[in-house]
Amino acid sequence: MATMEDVARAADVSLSTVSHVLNGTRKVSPKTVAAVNAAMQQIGYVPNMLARALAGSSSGTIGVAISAFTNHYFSETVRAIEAACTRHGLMMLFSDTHDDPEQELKVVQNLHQRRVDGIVLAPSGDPQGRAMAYLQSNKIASVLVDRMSPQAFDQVGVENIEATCELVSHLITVHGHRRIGFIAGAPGLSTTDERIDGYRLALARAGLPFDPALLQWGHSNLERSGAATRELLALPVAQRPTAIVAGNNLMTIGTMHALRDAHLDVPQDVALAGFDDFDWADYFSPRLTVMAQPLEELGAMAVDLLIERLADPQRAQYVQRLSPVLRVRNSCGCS
Amino acid sequence: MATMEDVARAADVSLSTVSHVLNGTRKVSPKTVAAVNAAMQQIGYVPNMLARALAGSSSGTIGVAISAFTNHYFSETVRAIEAACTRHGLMMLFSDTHDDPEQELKVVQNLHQRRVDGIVLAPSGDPQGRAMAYLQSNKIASVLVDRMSPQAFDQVGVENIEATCELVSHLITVHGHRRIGFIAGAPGLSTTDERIDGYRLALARAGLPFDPALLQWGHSNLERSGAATRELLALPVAQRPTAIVAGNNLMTIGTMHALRDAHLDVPQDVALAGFDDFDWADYFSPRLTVMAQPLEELGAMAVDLLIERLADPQRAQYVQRLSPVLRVRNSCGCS
DNA sequence: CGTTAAAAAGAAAGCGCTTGCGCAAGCGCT
DNA sequence: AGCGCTTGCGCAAGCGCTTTCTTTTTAACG
Repeated sequence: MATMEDVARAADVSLSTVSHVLNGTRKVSPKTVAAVNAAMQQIGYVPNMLARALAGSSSGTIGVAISAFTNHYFSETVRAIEAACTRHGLMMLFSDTHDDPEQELKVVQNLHQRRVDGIVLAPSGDPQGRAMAYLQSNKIASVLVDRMSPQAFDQVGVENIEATCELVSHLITVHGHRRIGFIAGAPGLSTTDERIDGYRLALARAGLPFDPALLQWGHSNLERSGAATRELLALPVAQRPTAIVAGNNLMTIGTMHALRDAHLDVPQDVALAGFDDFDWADYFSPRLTVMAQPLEELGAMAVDLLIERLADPQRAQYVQRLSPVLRVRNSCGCS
Repeated sequence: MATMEDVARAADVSLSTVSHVLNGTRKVSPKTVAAVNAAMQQIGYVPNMLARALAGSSSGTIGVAISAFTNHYFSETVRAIEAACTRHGLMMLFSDTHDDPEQELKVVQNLHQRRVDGIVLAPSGDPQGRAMAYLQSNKIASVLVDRMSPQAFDQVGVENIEATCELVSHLITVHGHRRIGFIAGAPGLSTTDERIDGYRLALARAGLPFDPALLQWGHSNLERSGAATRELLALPVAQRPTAIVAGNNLMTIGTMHALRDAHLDVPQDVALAGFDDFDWADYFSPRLTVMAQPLEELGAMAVDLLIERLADPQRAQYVQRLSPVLRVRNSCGCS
């Protein structure tokens, strides 16, 4: 395969001149530029980014460690990140963490070995935070996405508390529900905690009591949220919720499924609303009322933060919360 | 950052010994191995894959050029490919083609510059096939996925003709439909053509005439398939379809939406079935009857083919068709 | 013209690794 | 003791670039 040296030879200039033409690193006379370009064309030269990265400093690549596997929501985020990368002329090295601490650490190490310029990580719920520790001790430029951490990291997530509160409040104030069930996500995730807080905040604001029986754990997945819903439905009639809010998209589906299995009509018998919008929430029947996260911005901002940090490693940490937006459709009982 | 040389110094051995210990490239005495490992541990050495790739031959990275943006179906495929990569200790460099020939070429060139070991490509419908030409003229190991090509490439896709035929036949033989509309995908894609062939094959087998008016173009997207459906519904009653088959998941949704807007009940008024299963097809109401593609296998096989080709560049091209499976649910009129 | 400063281009030292070549030591054997 | 082997390892030449330092060329001016 043709190298820069071949080009240099063909254009009858030095290797370094070719490099400078390619990178615009220094002034080269128009005549020489033309000659070099012609030679490249003619030889069919393809730059070797590996060598470039080795000799220079940046690899033009960023690593993404996210569990797209467990949730579509993350697929979207990854997509948004990829788009942002492309806009910035970067490439994305993606590897799935499966939300598993072990795997997460491996992925991060792998990315580091490949000398990515920086890493976008959606931390798994690792109690030991090994991946994050690795990032810090190796001084790897990185940004946390979705799940927030008290650690000193650049981070971008969404505002969960007020958002969940708004979602729950909609059910309370607009539709008059007073017993609202909440299906919570996987323990250990900041998003899970925050959304529970939001749920309780809404109750408090409406002067409603918090009934522990109405808070069930859906563990962020479809099956277990179905089970959680059944728990809710098994409550004595007087205690049973008239509306349910699910902590993420998967759990919204799981809940709806369980409701249908119980031959309950949504929103007639039980109203439903969930966190996370997804492509087809609008096509379900009933159409799902959800709190939609600004995924595109999330991804774009993650990449932006990373790039800024790369530019200035000393810069103070930046933690950003984006605001989700309520998409009112029918499952809550509206029109 | 610590290099191999630092390790060598610390372990008091030569650079090459460290390399060999790391790669198991040649016999090294247990004592030396221990010393080297200890040194690595102590120094906190992280191998530099870039240098490794430059000096050696493989980068341990494969490129994926697919339009995950346009269709969820591809997100799944990408996910499957990533999983397969991980299994093989590879990393995936992913970039979206947006099904745009221009972008597709750029992406492929980019991946090549980064010296990926091979490329998995879902070709866009480029009439000039520039990306594919590039791959061939640069002798880049690659495998085509989903969309097939007459060109000499390793390829893996699904069997579309018989599968579509089966889907349509289900409507004909099980439910007795005789006027079946078909919403076709984007022109220029092999999958689109094949599925149309499958549709016609089913008609032929059942001795039903092919009515051009019943074949509408949904262009593989949601909006235009809605329009296509409206065309179908606008036909004179006697000619109007009693069942509709959509050529992919997006079009299935678009069709269903249009049907609902027209206040038509599925499957009462019009039966519906589509190509591609998707996460939530089972949760729609009615539950969607679809032809599901074996995405996991598709991704795994793509990577396998690529690895085999890497191992033996001379090996004959291998073209594989996987069989989709019919998932009968309710939208077709069943139970 | 001669001098000098600015502009253009070349030489070469790495970047961190792999790998072919070859040396030295230790073994069993005659 | 001397021979040929095996075993274990070091040396050094790259891999294809970037970048600093120099050298050469050109232009400018008195």
